[in-house]
Amino acid sequence: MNIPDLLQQVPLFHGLDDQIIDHFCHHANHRQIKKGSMLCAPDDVAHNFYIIESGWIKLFRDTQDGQEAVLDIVTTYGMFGESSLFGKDTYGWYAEAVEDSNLLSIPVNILKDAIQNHQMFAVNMITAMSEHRRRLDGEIERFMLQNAPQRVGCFLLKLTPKSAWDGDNPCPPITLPYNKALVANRLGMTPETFSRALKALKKNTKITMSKSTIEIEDINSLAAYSCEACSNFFPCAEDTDKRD
Amino acid sequence: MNIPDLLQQVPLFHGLDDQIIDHFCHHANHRQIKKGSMLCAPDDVAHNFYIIESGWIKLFRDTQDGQEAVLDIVTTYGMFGESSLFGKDTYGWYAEAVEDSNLLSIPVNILKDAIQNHQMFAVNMITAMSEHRRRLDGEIERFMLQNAPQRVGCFLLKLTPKSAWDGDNPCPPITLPYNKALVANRLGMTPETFSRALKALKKNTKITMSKSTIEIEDINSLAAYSCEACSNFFPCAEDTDKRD
DNA sequence: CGAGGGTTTGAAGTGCATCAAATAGTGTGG
DNA sequence: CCACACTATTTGATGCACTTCAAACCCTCG
Repeated sequence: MNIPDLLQQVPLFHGLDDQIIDHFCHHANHRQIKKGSMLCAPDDVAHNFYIIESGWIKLFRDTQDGQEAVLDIVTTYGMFGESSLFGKDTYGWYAEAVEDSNLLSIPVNILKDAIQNHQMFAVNMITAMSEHRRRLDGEIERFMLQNAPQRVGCFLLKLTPKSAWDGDNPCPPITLPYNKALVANRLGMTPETFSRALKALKKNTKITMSKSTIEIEDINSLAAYSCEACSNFFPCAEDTDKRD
Repeated sequence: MNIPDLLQQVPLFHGLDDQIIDHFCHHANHRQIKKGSMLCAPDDVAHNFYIIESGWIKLFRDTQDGQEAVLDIVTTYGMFGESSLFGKDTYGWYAEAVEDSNLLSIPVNILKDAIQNHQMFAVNMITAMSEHRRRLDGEIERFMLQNAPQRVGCFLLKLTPKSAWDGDNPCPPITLPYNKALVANRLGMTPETFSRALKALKKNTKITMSKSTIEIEDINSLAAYSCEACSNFFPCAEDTDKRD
């Protein structure tokens, strides 16, 4: 995909003058990265901001006793590195490709200048950060209150297309976007617990599955089960913006 | 405290022209609020942004099955409401005074205008949001990986003054800022677990306590115990900016 | 002194992690 | 196309961490 079209897909770049979009394009670089390779480490100074064209990027940290905290897993039209623009200038996590991926990189200096010289871009950035914060608030809430099967259910619900949200249209089969161990980690549980959580969902809600494909026969029953320990009914506000 | 002096204490307002500070002051209002009373609900449209002059404000949500998720507890020179400026315009949580508190309120429209017309303010806002995001990332990591005593230890460490951080100077007695049940909730555990976690800390690190006062005899032993399951040693980056 | 909230303690149960082993899937070279 | 190796996933058994429920204790304040 060419660069202007790609930027057009990312809310951060909506509604900007052609002139500044051109400027971004001029300084942007495509970057291919192979599965398993690392883009940055927590203490690296963030020289680049990234937009994902295709693939999956895992953002994570490792602890002193050797565990891993997966903070986010970003895919097409997602971005990362924007939180290192002002204030602390390190990334704060490792970024690792969990699939072969295509990224666009833009030097953070270009973004910094744009923020200082184009109100619209600054506003877009603040909007994006506000939305991200709402997502994180939701995540903290879920960690506080949901059990493992509910977190898995919530994760599945977020994979459903908007078209199925009213519950009238049937939900197409869901395919897990990456391997189960990674999903488990992202949800703060072990692969074993994840496996058993799926079984619990099969028992308690109307879903069926074979290998990595899950059929949600009744999205409402899944939502009733999963959102019970959450402050929002499905579809939650957090999801509403960003799909289909 | 008069309004300009208060704003001076909040990083969001650092380095701004007198003119715009005056403008903020002109539109700001003091507000007293009594313990137990509610400032806003999750679905309220955020007309005001708040800065805390004194007291403690609990930001929380309640779930369908009647539990509470305490997302933050804010005190002097802290602020809230800034994440509702652009994008979704509701607060997203209840704000309740857990002590008699004094706040300063500023209409969000004033802030919106300022962001659009003063780059410096926009940059400050982005900086503040970046820092908040780092804090939330840390919080998620801790929920994923730390057990209850470690989370409590981490909470205690954050209450220590900078002067004690090198471990040479003795640490003054720490007083819990609000009741234990609330601390427990904030850390995602029950009051019972919190109580037992403190006992575990007493057993495993060099701390002693009586009622709500805690003596940290050796800050390093507490840090070694608490930060083991964390990606950062104490003092963590998250804390470095914001005290003493 | 007695009432009531906050806090601690104890006993019992649940949920998740851990460890070990079985099974299913995937890719490789013969 | 099959045999093999290797990884991903599931299953089972056990233990620990945290919750729950109940009761005791404490502190403060009338």
